[in-house]
Amino acid sequence: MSGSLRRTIGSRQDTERSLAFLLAFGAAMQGTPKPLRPRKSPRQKRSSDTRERIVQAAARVFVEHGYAAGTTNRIAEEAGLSIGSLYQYFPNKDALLLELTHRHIEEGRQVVVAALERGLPSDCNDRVALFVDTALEAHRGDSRLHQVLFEESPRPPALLAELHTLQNALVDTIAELLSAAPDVDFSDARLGAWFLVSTTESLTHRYFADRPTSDITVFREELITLLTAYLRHERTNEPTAGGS
Amino acid sequence: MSGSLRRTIGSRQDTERSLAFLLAFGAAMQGTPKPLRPRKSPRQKRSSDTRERIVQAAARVFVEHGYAAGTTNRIAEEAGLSIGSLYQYFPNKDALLLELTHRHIEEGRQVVVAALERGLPSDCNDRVALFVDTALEAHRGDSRLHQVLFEESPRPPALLAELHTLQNALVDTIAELLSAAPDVDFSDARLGAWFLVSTTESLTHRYFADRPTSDITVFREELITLLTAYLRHERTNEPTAGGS
Amino acid sequence: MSGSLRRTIGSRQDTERSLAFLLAFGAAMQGTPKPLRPRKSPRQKRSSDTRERIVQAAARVFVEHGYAAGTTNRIAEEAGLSIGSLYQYFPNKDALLLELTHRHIEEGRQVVVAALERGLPSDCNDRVALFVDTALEAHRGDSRLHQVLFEESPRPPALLAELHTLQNALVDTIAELLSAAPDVDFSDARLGAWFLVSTTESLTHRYFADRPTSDITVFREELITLLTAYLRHERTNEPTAGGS
Amino acid sequence: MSGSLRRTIGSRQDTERSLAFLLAFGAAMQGTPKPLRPRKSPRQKRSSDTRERIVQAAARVFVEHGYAAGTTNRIAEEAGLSIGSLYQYFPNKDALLLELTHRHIEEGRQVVVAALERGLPSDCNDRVALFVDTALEAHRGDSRLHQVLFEESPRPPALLAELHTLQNALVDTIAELLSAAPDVDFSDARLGAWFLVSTTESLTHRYFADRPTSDITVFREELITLLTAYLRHERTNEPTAGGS
DNA sequence: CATGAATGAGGCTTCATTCAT
DNA sequence: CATGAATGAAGCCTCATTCAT
Repeated sequence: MSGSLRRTIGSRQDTERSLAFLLAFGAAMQGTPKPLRPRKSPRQKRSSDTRERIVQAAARVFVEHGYAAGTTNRIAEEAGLSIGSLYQYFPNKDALLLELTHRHIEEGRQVVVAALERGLPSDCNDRVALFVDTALEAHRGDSRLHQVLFEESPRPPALLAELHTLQNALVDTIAELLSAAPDVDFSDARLGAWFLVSTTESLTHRYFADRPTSDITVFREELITLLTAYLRHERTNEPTAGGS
Repeated sequence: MSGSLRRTIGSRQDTERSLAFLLAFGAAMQGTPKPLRPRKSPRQKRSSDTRERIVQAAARVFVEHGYAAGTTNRIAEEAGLSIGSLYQYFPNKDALLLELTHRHIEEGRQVVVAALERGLPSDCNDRVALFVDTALEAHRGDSRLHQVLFEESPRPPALLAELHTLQNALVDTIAELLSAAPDVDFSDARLGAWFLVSTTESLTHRYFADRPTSDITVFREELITLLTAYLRHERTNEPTAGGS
Repeated sequence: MSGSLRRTIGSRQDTERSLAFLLAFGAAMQGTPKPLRPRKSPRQKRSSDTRERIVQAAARVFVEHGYAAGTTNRIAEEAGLSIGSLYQYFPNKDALLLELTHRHIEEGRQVVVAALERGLPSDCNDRVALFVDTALEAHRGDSRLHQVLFEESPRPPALLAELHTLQNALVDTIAELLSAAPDVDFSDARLGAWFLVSTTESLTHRYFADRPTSDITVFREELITLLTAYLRHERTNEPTAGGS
Repeated sequence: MSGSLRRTIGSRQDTERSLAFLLAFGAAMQGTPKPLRPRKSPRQKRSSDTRERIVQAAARVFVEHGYAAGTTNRIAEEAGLSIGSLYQYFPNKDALLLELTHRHIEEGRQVVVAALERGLPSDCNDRVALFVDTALEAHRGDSRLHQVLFEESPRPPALLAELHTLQNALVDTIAELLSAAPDVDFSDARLGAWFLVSTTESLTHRYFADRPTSDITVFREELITLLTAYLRHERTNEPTAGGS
């Protein structure tokens, strides 16, 4: 596996704002045979049942009330235990957020892993479709939680760094696929990868927020069309007139 | 106003999340010379530059600390004023946010108006370029503030409604242009408009956050390429295999 | 419930201003064993004597400083608690006031209930004496608190409505007794009842504030005299000369 | 003039709460030939027109908003001048309250003076009627302002002392009249006077708040009846059974 | 480990009052 | 004397977190 983790990413703090779900794509593709967990039991043994309840409760509360109004007390109540107990499992509110974010990404990874188990298609179009389907699948879960996690909440620097890493991994992976593909011709494969990833992620996220069409398959087709058109486009290097 | 699937847009709460800058495009193109706000009344004397100081301070503080940690006291301090003075100019924190949002949109509108005064290009490519340039120009200001305003902060219902209206205006306008264009062929012009607007907005916003390339003209070319490829794509109606 | 000009009372906002203590008389006489409030739920454990401490502290603070200067922080301090704890027991300052008011009325009711358990006297004079004694007993507690509660503080509409109801009950009850009495002759029994109630309440309240005589039995005798004279007075219907 | 200003009054701070209007009665009766001002021009020369406007504005604002919500800024606005100017005429909010209170009493005095110029009636009944009419007349002006002034507002100690003096003067004056009257027989004339004054004042005040009857003349008759019955009552010295 | 009462820093906002012009 | 911008103490209330039981 070649150039991963190049920190092309600028200094702006919020780059990775909403790539989260797809980040998993990168993680999964790079490590397809290296799943973080032996993906076996649906309920991992690492966490007590109580811890699980808290996480679920936090997700529900954040979805319903947003980050600011999602108080630890409310979460404890929703989880059916005392605030004191909650703090026995998580040292603070940020830790909850962190856990939720990790799970979010992990869930995305599972989606991708499942897809890849059926084999990565060889046809470019099919790969794009798979990519889009993965994004849709990952977002379907809870677009509102996604928003709370990646837009509304303050993210601690540690999480920020982690997300940077994941995002870069994804972009790099896609860039490699692009470089290897015979039928596309990018002068800057990494930038192309960034466009693909960003477009897919953004539009998918927006779809669930805006619902520009009620038929999700229509949206899916259109997004695939957009991405395919971009990939297939014959590139010239004459700059467009004007410019900022 | 001709055909276009107006109001197809669902009731989801976050549609207008980040279209903000471009919203002005729609408003301006529909020839709206009516400013969104009474154009900041000249007020008495010139003491109203205190108001200006507050707004600027608020922008800086929100950019640096985000919405939640951007306290009114911090803003007052940043403006070099007592908290009491701040409240003589703005009735509450939300009013500051509102002012900032309106200015944001208004600034975008100015960019568009300036562009249109030089005439709407007849060539499709040039139109796309103008669209992208406008988005870039509008975003150049402060993408982090944009994020705070449209993603992180709670937006009052009144503002939400206003943004919806503007967004619809923009999408409708683009949809009409698409319908009238001889060389593109959309089965659903409004959805196509939504894709164009969303893609442009999202990617522009992300560009300033991520800086996937340090040369903005490279980014600009690539985005134009993406949009043009999408517009030019020959459409078939055979659904892609798979699907979610 | 027989004759009586029920609901003649106007809509003016302050009717129930200071009848509070006696209101219980009406409630009790109409045989209302239903307590005004769920009888202060036993709550959990015994930590609810914290609640008691707060209420007592609030009473002391309001008595000493009045409503406006009786700040929640002062009350918390007086109760030996942090401000946060106070707000765990009462959602806001008004709730404290409400609790105090209800207790005030409830205490009055207890006084009356105790009196009635010894039977309502048949002799008119004795009834008047009982009435006066009840008022004195009820007011003995704290006339300054009474004033804060019923004159100085803003009363929420819900409380206002409740007090109206209670006051009307009292006046109606007295009016019926007057109608049924053989030795008195009122053209308007309800107005007579209003005079009796208002006079008793006002003078009792004032007694504790003014102490026009240090011997409370002297005051008691005089008030009974006043009320009895009023009841016994032979009524004519010739209006007095003059008038406003 | 005999025993005036005896400080029988207890230490409770709020005795004089609402006697205000009638206080003037005492003042006027004692000093009938000594009016505070040569009662000539309707607008005294002592105050500038501006000061007058402020006082009127304060009255209106307090009536409409109550004491707490009657801010100095609102008063200045209502008076049509700047807050700075207001503070050139009154050193603080309390001073406004003081002025208003003094005027309130003075207005009451004017009512009494006017009445007395027509001569104090010799008949006891007529005197009672005059007393009641005076109280009604004084209260008619603004019962809500009265309430703000004497119940809702914090009164500075200086004002408290002043009111004490006035109230005592009134009670003493009435006590003297009672002592001199042939047809009444009080063992404690001062206590009797206190009853008369307190009853009249309280019930009148309550009448305007409660409106137990819409016909003011009915109320007037009944109050006269009450007071007359009290004065005429044949007194025995056997204490009533019971007692607190 | 669970509980939930207690804590208190800190946020938003008001308003009497001052002061430079 | 008028003006009104500026001040800042102080009030109400929230909520993440701690700690005694």
